[in-house]
Amino acid sequence: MPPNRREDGPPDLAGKAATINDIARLAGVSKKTVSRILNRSPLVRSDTREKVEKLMREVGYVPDPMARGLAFRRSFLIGMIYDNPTAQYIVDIQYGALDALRDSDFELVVHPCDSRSPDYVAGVRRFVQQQKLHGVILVPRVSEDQALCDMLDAIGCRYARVAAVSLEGPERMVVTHDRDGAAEVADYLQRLGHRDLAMVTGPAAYRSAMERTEGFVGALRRRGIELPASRIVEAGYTFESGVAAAERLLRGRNRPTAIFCGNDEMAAGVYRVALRMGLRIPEQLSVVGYDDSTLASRLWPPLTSVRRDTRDTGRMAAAMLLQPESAARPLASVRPHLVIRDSCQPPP
Amino acid sequence: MPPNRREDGPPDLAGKAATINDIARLAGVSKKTVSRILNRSPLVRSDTREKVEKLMREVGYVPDPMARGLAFRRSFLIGMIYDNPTAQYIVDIQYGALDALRDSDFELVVHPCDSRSPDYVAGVRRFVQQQKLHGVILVPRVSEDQALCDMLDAIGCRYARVAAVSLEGPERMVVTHDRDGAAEVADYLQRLGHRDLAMVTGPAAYRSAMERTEGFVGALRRRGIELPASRIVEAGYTFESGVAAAERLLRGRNRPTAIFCGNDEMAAGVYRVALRMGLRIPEQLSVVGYDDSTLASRLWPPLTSVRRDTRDTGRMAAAMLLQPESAARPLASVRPHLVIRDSCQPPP
DNA sequence: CTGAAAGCGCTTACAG
DNA sequence: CTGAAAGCGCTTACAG
Repeated sequence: MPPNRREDGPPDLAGKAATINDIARLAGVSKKTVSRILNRSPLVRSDTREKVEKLMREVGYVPDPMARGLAFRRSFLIGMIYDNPTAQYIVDIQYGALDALRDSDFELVVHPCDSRSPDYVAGVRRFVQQQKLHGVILVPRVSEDQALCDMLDAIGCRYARVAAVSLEGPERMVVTHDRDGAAEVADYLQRLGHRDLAMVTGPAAYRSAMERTEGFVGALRRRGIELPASRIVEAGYTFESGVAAAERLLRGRNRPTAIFCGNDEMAAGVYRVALRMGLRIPEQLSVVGYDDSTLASRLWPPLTSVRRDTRDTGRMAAAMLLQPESAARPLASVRPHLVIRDSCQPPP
Repeated sequence: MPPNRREDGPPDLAGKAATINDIARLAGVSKKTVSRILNRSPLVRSDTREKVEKLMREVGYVPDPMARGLAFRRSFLIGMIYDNPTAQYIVDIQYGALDALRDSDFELVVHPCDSRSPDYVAGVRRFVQQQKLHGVILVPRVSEDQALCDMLDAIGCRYARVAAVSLEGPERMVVTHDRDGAAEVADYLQRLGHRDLAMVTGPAAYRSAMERTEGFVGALRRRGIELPASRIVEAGYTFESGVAAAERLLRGRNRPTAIFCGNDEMAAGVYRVALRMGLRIPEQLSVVGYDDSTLASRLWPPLTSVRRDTRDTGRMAAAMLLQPESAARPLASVRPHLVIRDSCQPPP
């Protein structure tokens, strides 16, 4: 018999939440043993472990994250650092990260920032150090900033980088292979018979934009189609910049028969210009986007686009931070794939 | 002279972050005095306060939130509880909340949930109690759930409810006045000359849907227009449900000349059906949405819609939780307003 | 207006 | 495999 008077039902703790001391006392072990069980130490006899775990369940005991954090000198918080205007993308990464964090002791703290601001790295440092974060998820475009990662390394903060292409060792990367998604678009348009193509790219400073451009151009070249520089127009991943790029590409008589856009917002801009010019999609112009956002299926005709499994991406990034730091593993990859709708057909 | 050897420059603490003990020692006061300054106690002489604050700035001292939280028995975390599929809305509330939290000691922890699940209230309780949250922001539709609020009250958790209409005392509400936004739409359409109107509403279980419907119907009535029940079609705030509702309203020869939709997604559904039927917007059919999402300006013609200042809403909700519990204040209100684009004109 | 003691609920470092 | 002591960095309760 443990040295406590247990009646029927779970022990009453006068309405207050149980602490490690209550569990230790009720189980008749030291608090250090309870602590070992909490931290999954193998140095506990299995019958002791089972007895204590049963009691914890009955009492509904959950360790206090602040007390644990204070003793560990590290919190049970995962930070998500981002500078991305696309709401759906952000929310999907959050959902994915929370999928991975569910049933763990960790919670997600969000930290949007402005990577164009000169002191944003310092802002992230303050955030990480004040909260003693367990780790951070870095989303494009901040994930591409080596200075940010160097700072995190310097202060000993773990991170998981989501990026279009691998930027460092696999233990810290979730790679979305944007190059492959773009190549799939090139293959699809080529198979439809298009030879006279164009691309509206995102800002050259974004890895995603570069990867999508190079993936598209490279795959076309492999199929014998050379995309002239005049057919590659850089825009800003926004609707308005897509409009401006489309105006450049579609004026004059020498028009492309298909345009691949680095994201759906810019594709919506191309739609707008085509509509204004009386160019019918897909009869006179094929258009492909990237993201497969909800916008893609709201446009008319529904836009063919490259889908990214963003929620999976977030899940992998968070899962990576929960693993022991030493754990070796293969590169975390999320593969894009083309979702074919009604915005493309063979050239006129 | 304080009892410590200060050389030039900030005192060196061997690379480790300063603690309250360091500050107390360097300033020559007790840690309790430092603590009083941290907690803005008036019981500190102003010269003492200034000396200590200067030192804290020099050393870059920031109190440890976990240590404070452990002693306070309450964390420095604000939870955001939501069950809302609209990514832009969620992200905007988050930005707003973070605006209010900036330069405070608080951080934002996100907690999406599924309010249709029978144990979601229990899930929120676990979240709140484990993390000892300082307070939570409740976003529609969970903000409308009285059972949730009762639970939070029972466990002594502060909350701020965002809702279309006031549901309780002003100290816990941010009201978005959806009724007024819908009434503005009714006035606008009436002024354009429409008499034969229809509405696609959100689910009747949503307060926002009810308020928008009643606001629209009531304002029309005040202007002498009675909306028959057959002209009010309930849908699910989704694109697909908007399509189905539009099909019901637009088939047959007896069509309305204008449709007000409870959100932009459903308005996009109406656009789709109108396009399919060869009905031109706005020449043959006027359409108005609600939300003023980015979708509204991507559609063709650009959609007239009711804008909500969602970021302000989030800011107000978070600010409310930072105030002393006793602070009396007026009802926090966010006013909607109509953004006129190109989707309406006088009836044919 | 200021301070010394005890405590918040955990873990580390050490000993057995 | 288990435990007693000290400590993480703060605050509360009490005293002056």
